[in-house]
Amino acid sequence: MPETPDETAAEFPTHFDFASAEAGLTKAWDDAGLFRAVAERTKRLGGARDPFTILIPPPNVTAILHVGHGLNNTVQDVLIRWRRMAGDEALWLPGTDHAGIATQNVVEKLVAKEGQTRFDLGREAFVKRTEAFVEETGGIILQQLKAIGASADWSRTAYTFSPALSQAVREAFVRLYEKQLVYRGHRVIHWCPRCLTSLSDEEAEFHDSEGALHHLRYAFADDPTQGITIATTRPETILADVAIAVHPDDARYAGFVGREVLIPLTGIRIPVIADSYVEQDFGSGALKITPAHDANDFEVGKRHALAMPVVISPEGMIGEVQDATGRVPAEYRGLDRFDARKRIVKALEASGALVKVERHANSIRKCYRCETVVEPRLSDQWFVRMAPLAAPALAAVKDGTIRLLPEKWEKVYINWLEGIRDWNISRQLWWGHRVPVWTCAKGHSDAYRVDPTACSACGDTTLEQDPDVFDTWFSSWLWPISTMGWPNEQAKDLKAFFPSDVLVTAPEILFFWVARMIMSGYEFLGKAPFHTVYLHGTVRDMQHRKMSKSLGNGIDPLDVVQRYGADALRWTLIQGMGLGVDVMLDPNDLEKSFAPGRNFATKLWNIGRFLLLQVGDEPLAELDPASLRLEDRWILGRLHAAVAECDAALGPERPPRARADGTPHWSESQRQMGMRLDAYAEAARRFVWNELADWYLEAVKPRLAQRGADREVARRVLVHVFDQGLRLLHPIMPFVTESLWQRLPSHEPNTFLATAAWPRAAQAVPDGSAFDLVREAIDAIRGLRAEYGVQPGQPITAYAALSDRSRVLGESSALIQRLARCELTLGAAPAGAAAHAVLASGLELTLPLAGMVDVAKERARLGSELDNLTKQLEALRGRLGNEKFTAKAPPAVVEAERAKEREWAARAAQLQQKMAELA
RNA sequence: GGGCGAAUAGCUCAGCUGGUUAGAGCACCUGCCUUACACGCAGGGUGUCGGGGGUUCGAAUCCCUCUUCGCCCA
Repeated sequence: MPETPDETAAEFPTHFDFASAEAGLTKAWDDAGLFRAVAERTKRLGGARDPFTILIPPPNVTAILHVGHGLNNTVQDVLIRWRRMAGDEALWLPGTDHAGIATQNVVEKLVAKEGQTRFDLGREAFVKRTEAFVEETGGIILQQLKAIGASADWSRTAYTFSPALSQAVREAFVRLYEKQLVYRGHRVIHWCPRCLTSLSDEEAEFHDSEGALHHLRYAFADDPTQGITIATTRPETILADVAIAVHPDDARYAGFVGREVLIPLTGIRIPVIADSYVEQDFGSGALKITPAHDANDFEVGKRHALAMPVVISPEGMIGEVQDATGRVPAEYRGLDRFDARKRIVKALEASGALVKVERHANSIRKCYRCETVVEPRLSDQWFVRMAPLAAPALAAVKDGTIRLLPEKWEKVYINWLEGIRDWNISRQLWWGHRVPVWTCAKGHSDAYRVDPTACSACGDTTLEQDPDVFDTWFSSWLWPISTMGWPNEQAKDLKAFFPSDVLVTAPEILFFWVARMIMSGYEFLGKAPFHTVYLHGTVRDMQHRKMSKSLGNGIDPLDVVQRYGADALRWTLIQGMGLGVDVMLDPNDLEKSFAPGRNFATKLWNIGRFLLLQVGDEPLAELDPASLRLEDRWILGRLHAAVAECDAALGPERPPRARADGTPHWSESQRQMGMRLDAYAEAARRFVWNELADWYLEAVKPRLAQRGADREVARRVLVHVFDQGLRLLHPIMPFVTESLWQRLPSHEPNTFLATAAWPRAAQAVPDGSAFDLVREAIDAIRGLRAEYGVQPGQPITAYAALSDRSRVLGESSALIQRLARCELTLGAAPAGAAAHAVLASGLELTLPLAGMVDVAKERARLGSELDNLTKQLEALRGRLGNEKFTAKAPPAVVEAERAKEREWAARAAQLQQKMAELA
């Protein structure tokens, strides 16, 4: 015991100073190198440990931390800390993504502030400028992640545009080129007129819009009094019309095919053609065909060998851009496409060609980076042939090599892969990996692993490199292999840590990134890059809106860390993380969202405070099972249950089954197991707070206040269960748990909770279930005190008839006295008005409450309890009396129902007797 | 237009392959500064398990249908 307890208490404040603990521990962990993974320690390289690897979804190099990152990375950190404690060689590999369009946009804006464009600077200078910008400000987000406790291996920090990872991108492209899995395609692609680049299908996102369907009449060239009416949502593109198409089976237009009509406004003659692509039910059943400005029209144009005039420039301006001479009246040239639409509709109306305008709900595609409406544009791009890559990726999920959680995403994934489309990987940007294809003066093109000095086909030395760069995702799809050293297949990390284990990300990038990583894993190394994909929910505000800058409903995680501590932030996020469920937070009331986490940290702190002040730091005795008291056995049993619950909620951490060839594999039922972070958090919290603090701590207070052997047992058990509780909670709340753990009397110098062993469910659990009887009695007495408004200070007495069970209560009478403020007497209660409790175990307590108990009220109370029970009992007897039930239900179920009937009947009899006594 | 999913306590959700007196956390209400903690302690839950139909001895759970909402893809 401390000699001067008051002073010690003063040094141990009642609240956890999270700010200084966070700073101190971040440095201490870092100095100790706890988070650096060592390849040689893994079983794959002859060591003793299973590797456990998580690859960070690399945030944009220009990003700053928002709460979505906070959630994503907290999940990863919880998992990696859990596995690290469990003895795996845990690697959480961090890094950033060069984010082609996004970063280029940021730097373009900077340049614009100086009154310049990137074209003024020129490509080389612009790229240099961007490099410098990234050098200076890039990766801030990784520093910010440290502030929320991220235990990544910073020594392995990767960057998609580093020389090593760029080499991987180049190698990947050249290999695909050699296998003819990439090709140059001429077709209509998505084009962003603001970013001035093409986009993949995934980058052109659908947005619902309230559009208009314009019905336009095209007059026949040979008989202007007759015409055909078509419907279009893009009237401005009539300038590039080359045909009107109808369905070949459409009787309405059977005689029209082969005739010519005049485009309104310009009078250009175009044919009426038949194509089964046309939907007869849509609009008028006739469609204008503009091959250069619509992907579907392009296909029609190819089938019918139509011209493909382009009337919209890369910047989205109307003009005679290509093969369109004489098609665009001067008054529309140079107009923005949306202005042109208005002008052209007006002119159509004036000319009488506009038949009608209908409101029309449709979806339009917008650039996912800048939300500019995407313009379909005819151009040449590099495409990846996806079908051969998709096949193994599809099989991997179908056969259980990879599982997606929540499971519903597996269906979405399969649906997407079964309808896979080729991937446009060229971007007309400057910031990114440049396409390693050169063309010589004689027109020979080839892909080169190293920059060529002469053409591979003819030796010509005047070579020109493709100006385009790759889609950023064409580098991030290699992330699981490039960060490990690929294309060097002998790289140590690749051998030790690939394949990785769990990928934690948001469903939004399931196709962008996850599916493609799986493809690249199979294509380049023949393996799945991970076995589990955990897709978490989105952080939303109270109106269920996504948090965003434009709505101003965001929460700054660093602000939360400052106000409530990193542990509080993490606790809130994890505790709310149901599998695949969105996390609702109130940006206008941080207190409501984050105070519970801070409060829990404070609670932990105070348990530790009590423990340290009461237990002291004298050496602890060995735990002798024979000397354990009832509450000791009980809390050890609860600990066992909590550990088992946490393990069940989190695991299994890797597929427990392997096929004959040794490849890991999830069975049907295992696919859905584990990763219940909220359930894990709750199980750990309940143990420490509701069981350890609320009951065990209270039970051992008197023992700690005395000297002797019993005190030593209590000390030992208390330290043990709190130590174990801290371990269970450490992955979620690393700072407060580490701070406390290092102060435990059992702490050995220079050891860290961060690398302490994860608790194991005990082999043999001592039976402490009788303690539940004590708890039940205390609960019942507290309930009656509240029911009858007995003042907290007023002492009362409870009587229990002598029996084996009541003797158990007798042994704990001191605890009942303290917690229920009630004397316990074993024996008959004196006659007179009293309150009654019939415990589920059948034990009866009688509390004579002179002057406080109203006999009528007590009768009514017991009566309603009896009514309720009687109703349940009747239903139960009805079931048992039904021969079909007893004959068909499993015997175990029938027996359980019979046991229930006996129990309830006995209880009902007790209640009836009590009421009779009160009569 | 195609595919997938959800609807359970005021809110967010558990409740898996049918069998508990339908649960948890938060919020809310009441009483307590009971010397670890008021960021705390104690007490407080009558929910047509979205509507309708069906299967079954038995349905929140399985099937059909309707309504509402969400996600993915075109």
